[in-house]
Amino acid sequence: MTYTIKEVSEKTEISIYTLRFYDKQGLLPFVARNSSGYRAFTDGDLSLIHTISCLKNTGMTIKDIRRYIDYVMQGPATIQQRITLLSEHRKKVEARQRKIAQNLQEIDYKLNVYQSPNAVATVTKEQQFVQQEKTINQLPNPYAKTILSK
Amino acid sequence: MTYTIKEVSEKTEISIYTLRFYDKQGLLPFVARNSSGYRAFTDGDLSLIHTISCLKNTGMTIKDIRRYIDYVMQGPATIQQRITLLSEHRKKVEARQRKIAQNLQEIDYKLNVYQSPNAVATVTKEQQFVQQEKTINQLPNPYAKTILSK
DNA sequence: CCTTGCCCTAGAGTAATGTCTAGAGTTTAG
DNA sequence: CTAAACTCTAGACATTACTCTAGGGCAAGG
Repeated sequence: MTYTIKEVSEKTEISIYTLRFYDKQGLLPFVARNSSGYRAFTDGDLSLIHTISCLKNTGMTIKDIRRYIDYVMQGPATIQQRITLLSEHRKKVEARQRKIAQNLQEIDYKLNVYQSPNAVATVTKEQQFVQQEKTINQLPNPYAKTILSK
Repeated sequence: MTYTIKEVSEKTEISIYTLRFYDKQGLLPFVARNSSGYRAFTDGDLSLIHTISCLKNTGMTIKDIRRYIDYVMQGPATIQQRITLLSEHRKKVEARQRKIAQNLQEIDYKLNVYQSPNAVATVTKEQQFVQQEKTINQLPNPYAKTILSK
């Protein structure tokens, strides 16, 4: 039993356009064609496309995904290269996850300020500090535009 | 005391090109100019650019960052809008983080297979399954290319 | 003064990742 | 048998986010 591109698109939530684009980019060399030249996806193909999705979702570039797929197509001899590629990717993803978590904490800090009962006072004070800083350096007040436009 | 664009670029690790690009995109309306038309960055500006970095690093689009900055420029009246914008962004980032963590687990699963002592056997078996599947459906064997090219 | 190294803008160019269109062939339900 | 719904390719177009170039002005040291 095989699947059409439409069925695969629905199963994987990858658009038909994107599937064809991936094929053009060499990400789907394992997908066979039937006698009419239509792509005939097997379950094994779906499994590989799932792996491609994982790599894509974790931010791997198409170029690197293609490298991985190339290794897969070359069989067991390339297991070591696959390990290297995936471990390095893993490291990068973890580093990025950590950085995002840090940045999220800073956003949370902002949110706390905004949600505190004296948010208006805090924000007003910050704005005054900025205005003062600009004045000291003989620079125009950036908030002036808003004030003038009233 | 103010900073030149070069100094800000070094402090923030954002390229001069990008800083000017951000300014063009309306992300830096608060940065003043000196008498020669040069940007003069203050400490308050750096703080806002840091916030912009946090939003950018967590994947917010320039368009949405501009919305946030616009709110900031409008003063305390927009605190509620800022809360809404940041909370929604927060939710999206957390969802994305979770998805990435899941995908990373699947990559880890792959890595475990590759790193196990019988990796070659597992991979070979997988490959045979795919070949079988293709044969059953009267489709060409995708691995054939590699074999033939030897 | 003059050279070197900054700064500026406008706008062109690039890279990655899709997304869509045109034109043509295939399959399927009535 | 025909219309509707699907498939294909090639290639144009879109989007996001930079990145760079050209052409010119300003500033600081010798």
